[in-house]
Amino acid sequence: MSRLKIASWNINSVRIRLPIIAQLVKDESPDIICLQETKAQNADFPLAAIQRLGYPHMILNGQRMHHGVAILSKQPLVEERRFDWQDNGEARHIGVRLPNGILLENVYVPAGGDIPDRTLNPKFGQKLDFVQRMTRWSESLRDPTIILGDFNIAPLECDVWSHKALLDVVSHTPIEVEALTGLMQSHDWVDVARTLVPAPQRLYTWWSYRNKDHTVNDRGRRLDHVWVSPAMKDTLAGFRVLEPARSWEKPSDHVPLIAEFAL
DNA sequence: ATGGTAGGTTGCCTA
Repeated sequence: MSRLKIASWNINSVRIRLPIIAQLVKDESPDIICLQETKAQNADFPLAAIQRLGYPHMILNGQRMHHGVAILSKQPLVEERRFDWQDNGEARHIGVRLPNGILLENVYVPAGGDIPDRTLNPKFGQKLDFVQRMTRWSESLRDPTIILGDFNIAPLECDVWSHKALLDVVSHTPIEVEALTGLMQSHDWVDVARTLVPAPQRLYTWWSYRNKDHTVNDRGRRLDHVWVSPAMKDTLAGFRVLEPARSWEKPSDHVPLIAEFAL
């Protein structure tokens, strides 16, 4: 039996966040780090710096300026595929197969703009369509899979600082929650966070930059997720949200998730 | 009720 520790983190620019990626490695030393919003095309990815941190194996799906995902690993990985669930060329997914055969899917779901109406705001429609296409893909999945990343939807009332205040705010609207619930049901996905930190416990992974001190009113949301296939449920060995990382120097607005498996 | 910040690459877009 071996232990596998995986981190998932929307870092909002991999290049500017190198010092706190180093901090994560020092504190947690995950076997695998899944990044979202790297904001670097592959040619600009800081390969040498990441290698020096002990992650010589990197699988990248980047683009200029926006989005971008990456998987950093201590051990070799085999890239499986990259999906374009929006069908617009944006770099929002990278998938690998681990040496033990398990699939690992790293996803950055579109944020969806400000107005929760697809006729007034095409970005909102693209977000819903993205989740819909993920659902179609998920229905036919057979292999044991870990899917994680920034899903940009907080599904439960206890996943946001105020359910009432956020009902019309993109990330917590009923139509988005319905879409995410449909995705979850399409494979009977296990929500790792809520299995090990059950509702209604407070659990947030993101706090807006637009507050001077995010701890004052604690207006957080749980936008980041780790889900596993039902067949992997018995392998769950730990889950934590590294909330203190929101107070590190030059922080991301998201904090790392740590999931551990006994395989 | 509004506007607030951050990052990348500009004189604005996305989050």
